[in-house]
Order: sequence, then structure tokens, then C-alpha cells
Amino acid sequence: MGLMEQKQHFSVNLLDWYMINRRDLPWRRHHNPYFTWVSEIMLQQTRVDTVIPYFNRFIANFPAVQALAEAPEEDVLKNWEGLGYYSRARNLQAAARQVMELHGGEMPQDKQAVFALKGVGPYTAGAILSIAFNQPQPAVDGNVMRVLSRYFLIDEDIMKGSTRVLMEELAGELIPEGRARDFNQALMELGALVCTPKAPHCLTCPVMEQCSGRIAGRELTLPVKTKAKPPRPEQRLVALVEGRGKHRGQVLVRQRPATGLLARMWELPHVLAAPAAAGKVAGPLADEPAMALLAGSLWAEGFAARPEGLATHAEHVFSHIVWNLQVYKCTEQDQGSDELPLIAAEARAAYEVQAATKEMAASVLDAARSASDLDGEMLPEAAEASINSALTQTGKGDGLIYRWIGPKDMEKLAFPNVFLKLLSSYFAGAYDEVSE
DNA sequence: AACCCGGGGAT
DNA sequence: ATCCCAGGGTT
Repeated sequence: MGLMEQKQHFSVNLLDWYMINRRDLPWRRHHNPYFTWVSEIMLQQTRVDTVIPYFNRFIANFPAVQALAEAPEEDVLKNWEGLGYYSRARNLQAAARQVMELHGGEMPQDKQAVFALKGVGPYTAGAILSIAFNQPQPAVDGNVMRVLSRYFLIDEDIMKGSTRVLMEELAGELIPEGRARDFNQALMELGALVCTPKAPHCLTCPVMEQCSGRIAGRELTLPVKTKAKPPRPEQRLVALVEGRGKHRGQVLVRQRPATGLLARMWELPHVLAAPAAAGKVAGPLADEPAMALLAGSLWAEGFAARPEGLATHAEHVFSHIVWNLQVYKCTEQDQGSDELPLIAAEARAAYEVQAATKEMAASVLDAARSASDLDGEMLPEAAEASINSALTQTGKGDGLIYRWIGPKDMEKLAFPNVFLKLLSSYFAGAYDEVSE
């Protein structure tokens, strides 16, 4: 059996299988390029079952390109809340504005024009052109690479750019005349339902007879993929500041900067506890120095708050960082009162007198040495530099926007999931009692 | 080419 | 716990 026959067997049988087994998905009910586009962006790094409710709500709120282009960015982010990779949402809206200005509100059918849209790369461009317009363009993602690497027994590392190019050439050759729309979706459908990463269902696969990977017993060792680096851990101290006086019933939140991690998302104020020393993992910080550091950083941002005690722990996992969060319940203090607690006074001094920062660093370092796995071999200068960077990292000149919010305000502001859960728990009455 | 960017479901 | 996912942007 030659390669030509193997390719034909693949295309014919896969397409036949798809026409019987295709799932009924919301974005497959119409040939609407906007629906295809939105769904493909949402489906980047996110599973179908997760996307469906988000897609339906998004289309209900932004039914066409123009509605998306004209919406406040805040509303778009709120509709994306919980999906992750929030730059996808910002890029999608920026691209909607491109489509309005450059193409009169209609998705272009030219490959270069589609590729030029923000957030649209090689995969998404191919997906839009093939699914929306039935153009014979390959749409190669990790799923397609898994299927092709197994069926054709391709040992190339799929993390390499050159492999994606090779796969695109191959995928393009496999598209049956006039059937790009169904065939590309069939390829992805097979990867999602049959040719799965861990336990492929080879016995029910429509192309198993000529699958070189299965015949060679390699289905579990393909595709070849270099392992990603493990995420670096970060210990962070979070302030859950309970308002008093005119802020009674409210909590202090802030908006992140316009660029970088979680851009423009809202969050509870937090600060890096201590960067890990070289080759070390930053462990939890003892409560006393943690609360001093937190009070100090809040003071630097213009807020007088007294930490009351540890409320809870939380974890937030990114692809490259793990946030280990120590959440402290704090109480807003009246700035005019003589009853500013000692800890806030110390924090004030620390930030008004630069030299006092060293005391903070020393106390944090002492606590870290005794409470964690720091072994004392760390150079004092290096430790001090680390602590200083932690102290100056938050805010200070960044012009972060702070707000006091109640439960109703949660409806408008977009939070990463970890803060969404913490705030929901708080407003539901959790953390009413904390350890002093 | 290497790194940056979330979150959840499956195993 | 570990792995994976219907990737794209930036440097």
C-alpha cells in the first residue's frame, strides 16, 4: 500500500465517518463567519464543553461584528470572565474594529486579510477560511498534529515550528475536492472524540486499518512533544480589606495594568511575599511578618488597614507560574483617628523613611529563615535586594486604580477565577471568623 | 526559537 | 498529581 492510497483511505473514510458522527454544536448551526471566528478564538486552549455556554452568552450579547466593535471593553472582558487567556478577548474586539474599518463589517475572504486580524494566526486563519468559506486551507492545531503524527507515523517534535509547516502541507493535500469545510472539522472531531491523547479508541477509529502509528504499536508514544518547563511557584500575600464607615459592606479591589499578566482584570490587592532564592522554593511566610508586609504595602498605596488574621489559602495555576495565596482579612482604619494600630504606624514609618525599609527586610528575612526552608546560607545583600524588590513591586507609581465594591459591583467587573471565588465566599459570609 | 499568557477536565 | 487542550503575541 503506497502513500497515495494511504492518504486517500484517510480522507475518504474520515469524511464518511464525520458526516455520521458530527456533533451538533452551537457554532455549527449556521455558516456565519462571525460565529466561526468567535468559536475558534474561544476554542484556543479551551475545551468544547467549557466553551458552549460562553459562546451562547457571548453571541446573545454581541450578535454581530458591529455590536462587538462598539461594546465597552469592560463588557467584553466580563463575558470572557473565567475562560482565561484574556488577551484573546481584547484581541477579538480589536479585530472586530479592524473588520468594521477595513472591511465594512464583513469578514474578509482573503487569506492575508484574515491573517492580519489581531489574534488570528495560522491555525485560526485556516479554520475561518475553510469552515466559513469552504476554502481548501489547512487548519492545523495540536489535535490535528496528534492525528497526523499517528496515522502517518511522523516522529518530528510537534513543538517545533518546522513541524507545523510540514503538517500544514500534508493536511492541505488531504482535503478532498470541495470538502474543506467538513474535512477540517472531521480532522478535529476525530482528535477530540477518537484519537485522544492518552487512551485512543483505535478499535472504533474509521481509519485504523491504515494507521501506521497503530500498526507499529506507537499510538501511545506519538506525537513526540518536548515537555514544558514546570511553572515557578510564587508565594503571595492577599489583602481582603473590609471597609468601615462609608465603606461598610464593601471590599477593596484594584485593576491590573493594561499590559502583561491578567491585563486590565480586577483583583484583591496582593504582594509577592519573597522571591525564591536561587534554586530554592519560596515557602509560606509566617503570619506576623506577612501581615506587617501587607499593611506596609497597603499603606504605600494610600490605605490604612489593620490585618486581623489569616482568612484562607488559595492557589492559582498559570501555565508558567503558580500563585500560592495567603489571604488575610484586614479592617479599614480611619485615617484621622489616633487609634491607628501600631502595625500601620510602623508601616507608615517604613514608607516615609527609606532607611526603615531595611528593618522590614530584616524582619521578613528573620521570619523566613526560622519558618521556612531557607538555610541561612543566602547572602544578606541578596536577601535584602529580594525583599526590597518585593516591597517596591506593588503599585508604587504604577497608578493602579483602587475601588471599594459591594456584591452588586461584581456584575460589572471582570475578575480572574481565584479572586472571583474568594470574593464570592467573602460576600456569602465566609471568613467572618479569622485566627488572630 | 523561546518565552509569555488561564483554566479546567480527564486520567 | 500529571497531562492535555480547536494557539497567538512578543522578543
